[in-house]
Amino acid sequence: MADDGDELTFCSTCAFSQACLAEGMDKRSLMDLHVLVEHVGPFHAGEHIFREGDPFEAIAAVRAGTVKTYMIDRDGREHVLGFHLPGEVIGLDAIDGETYPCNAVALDTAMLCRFSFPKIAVLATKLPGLQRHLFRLLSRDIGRAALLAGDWSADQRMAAFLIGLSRRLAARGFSAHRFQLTMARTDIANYLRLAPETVSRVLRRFQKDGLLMVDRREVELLDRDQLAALADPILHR
Amino acid sequence: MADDGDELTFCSTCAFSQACLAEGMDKRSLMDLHVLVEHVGPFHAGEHIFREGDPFEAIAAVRAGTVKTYMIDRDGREHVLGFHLPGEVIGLDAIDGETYPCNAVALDTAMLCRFSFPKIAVLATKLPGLQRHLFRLLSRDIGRAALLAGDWSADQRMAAFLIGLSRRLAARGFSAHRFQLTMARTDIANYLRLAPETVSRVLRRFQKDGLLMVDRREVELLDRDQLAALADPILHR
DNA sequence: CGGATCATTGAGATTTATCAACACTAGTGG
DNA sequence: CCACTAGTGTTGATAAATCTCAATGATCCG
Repeated sequence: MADDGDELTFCSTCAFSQACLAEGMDKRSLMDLHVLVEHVGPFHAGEHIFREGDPFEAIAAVRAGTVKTYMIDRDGREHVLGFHLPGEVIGLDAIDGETYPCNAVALDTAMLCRFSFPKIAVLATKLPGLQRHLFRLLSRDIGRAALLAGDWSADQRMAAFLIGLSRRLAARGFSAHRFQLTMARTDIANYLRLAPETVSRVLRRFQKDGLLMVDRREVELLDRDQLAALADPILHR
Repeated sequence: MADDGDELTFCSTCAFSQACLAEGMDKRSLMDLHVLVEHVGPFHAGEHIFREGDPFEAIAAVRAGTVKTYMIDRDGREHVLGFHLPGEVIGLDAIDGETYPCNAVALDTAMLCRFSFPKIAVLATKLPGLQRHLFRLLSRDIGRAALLAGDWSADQRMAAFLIGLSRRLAARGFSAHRFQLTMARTDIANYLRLAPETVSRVLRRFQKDGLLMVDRREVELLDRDQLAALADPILHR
């Protein structure tokens, strides 16, 4: 880790802390928070951060890289719950239970901050800003999960996926119109509840229609407006 | 309200309080909780508890009746987010935001307990049991929303819907194998992301195959095992 | 009774999945 | 440097599930 020396004072790469600051926490409180942070990683592509059934003790904020969360159903099919970019938090769905309900795997080289949940919960009773932030994070995920649940067309889903990704990347300072897909087509398919072939075909058609350029895993959004219009009913809030 | 005199001491009909007790709260704390509870209702079928865009200030526990939460998308289609039975809490998806992101409407005569969210959050800093309960409620909804999102067949969805309803009713002391559907077919369809016609056909076929009897809105589950087997990959946890 | 709402049924259209084959890429080792 | 291979992605043909549209039927409530 490059910034070992700083990790107990201020972790500039950890968006979790920054968000807490925004919720009204002072720097003194932030240091309380950082005492219970554990920097973990790097995890290399394919390495698991946790697996379904592992005892739950911590949530984690992605600091770098991409993390995929997924479940395997009784029929052996993979269901991707989400792709998590730097600044986003995983493990929230495990709070209600003894174990993680899903798996989390790194798609590229990923670094995380682990927060012991029992400890952060105790701290949250002392720091209203932290509690509020946690409530918000949880609440946001409810809404996010509900959105994907709608019966949208393949085109709408794909557009929403790309626009959503673009916005989240932009919020982290990356380019909003040109980026790498860190996940395989199959992962996108399992996330959007489509067949991989359908993902392929939709991307191809989007390219033919001038909405984007796609080369292997490199994507460039050309007609953001039209994509956003497609995605609109899904992302609408 | 029948139990006006008791509502500041103990609200036996409010499962929210009971769950908090189970999380380790003592009776003294429970009274703190009840000071900020507001019993609202009855709402009659079709009356709204809140609407999308209303300023968010409170979550609410259903005490009696059924509440449907839903959104209308840009194309004017209704998306049902959930049906909420006594003991279940609505409004959690509004915590991250200034306003409710969805509508909540009574399907039959419904009574609720409103909890001012700012107040309950403050109280939660003093009562760890309450904070834990809230975290769990939120976390549970994330998992629940993710489940419905899968690409399941119409049969699986319908079976999961019925078995899920049956279990929740049973948990509240109602019959697990014979109950009333308080929602219209269209509501079920919008919840399961199916066409109303498909709902009708699946129910009819289930009846033909001896899985259940359905008459108008009255349902009797005859072969719970087979329905549960169908629903299994969806409900699997 | 009459109208409105809700539910059912059938026929055909549409979307997406499935199956099978092929292409491309990157990495490996001869 | 060139096969070779494994993994990944693409493409086409066909099939299956579900939707849509249209019509009919049932129930409730004034």
